[in-house]
Amino acid sequence: MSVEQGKLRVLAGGKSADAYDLSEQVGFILRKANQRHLSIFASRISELTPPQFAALAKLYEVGATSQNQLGQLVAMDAATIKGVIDRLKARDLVVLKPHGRDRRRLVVSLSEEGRTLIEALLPEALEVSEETLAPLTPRETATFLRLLAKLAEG
Amino acid sequence: MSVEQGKLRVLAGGKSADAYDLSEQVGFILRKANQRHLSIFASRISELTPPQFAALAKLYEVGATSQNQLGQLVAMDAATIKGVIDRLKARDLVVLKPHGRDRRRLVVSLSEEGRTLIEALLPEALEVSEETLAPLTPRETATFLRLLAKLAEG
DNA sequence: CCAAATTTGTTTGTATACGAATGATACGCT
DNA sequence: AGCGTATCATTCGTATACAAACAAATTTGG
Repeated sequence: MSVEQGKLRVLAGGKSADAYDLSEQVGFILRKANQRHLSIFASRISELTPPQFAALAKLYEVGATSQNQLGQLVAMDAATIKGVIDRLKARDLVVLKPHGRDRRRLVVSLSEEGRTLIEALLPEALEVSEETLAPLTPRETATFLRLLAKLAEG
Repeated sequence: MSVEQGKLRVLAGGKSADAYDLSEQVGFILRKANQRHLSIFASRISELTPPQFAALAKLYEVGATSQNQLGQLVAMDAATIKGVIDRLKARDLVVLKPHGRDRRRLVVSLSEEGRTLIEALLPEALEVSEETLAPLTPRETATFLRLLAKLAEG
């Protein structure tokens, strides 16, 4: 109770030293930006979640691949991509086949329904990106995407 | 099978028109940037998850508040903040008390252990932010944080 | 003052995420 | 050939996230 609360001390007449303000930390703002994007996505595309959309879009782009490889392409680990594929499979949006030469692998590809759906949704997805970036000017958008990619790559 | 695969068509001699490249979409890169940050966080702070840290840090900042209000401060909905608080409570890092005048409310505050822990972790958390932003120059960092905040706010 | 609307917290159900462990299979290298 | 290692998929456990439905308590509007 007697302990001083709130931000860490601020230097006598200078700038704040090691004050920790949660709402200024990259991680926190990144999470909020992500939340806003997910909300926009959900409001425009109700048929799929973003991870499900990513998996279908990638399949559309590269054709058939193994489950794990698809996971790598969409940045999901083995356990996560499995759940996503399972749910897409349950809706017959993807087809699973055993791999010919490698009996460990499961080859995933789009079903006709999956292809039709993703083709219909691609234009919507572009609008999701646009709406997400709407608070920025075109110039800012270019800068932002460049820096964000740099950050994501490490 | 006979359907053309891959990216959408590209205009005759010009720039790509409405080609959809998943790896260039804001949402996808945001998610990857977030993944990298979470990984850095986990490697430096093993005692708490980012949401748990956020809740404790905010409690440290603002003192006692109701559960839902804390949720708003750290951008988590009622169901999510409840789970986070439950787990912090199970480890005796926070204390829950009934609110005096409003019998619906639950007042959350730091326990002594919670305060000690968060005070010890705050410097580490600053380093997490630094490491996350390490791929950018100081100038780029300033720009990035400004634009990211703009995006997160909407 | 009282009925309606709102707020607070809880619960349930679904969907990511990821570490860790496991079984089956494939591969590298001697 | 054979053995150790690596890969692929699966499973388990834990922890966010959020929509939706609810009960209890409070606030508001007439």
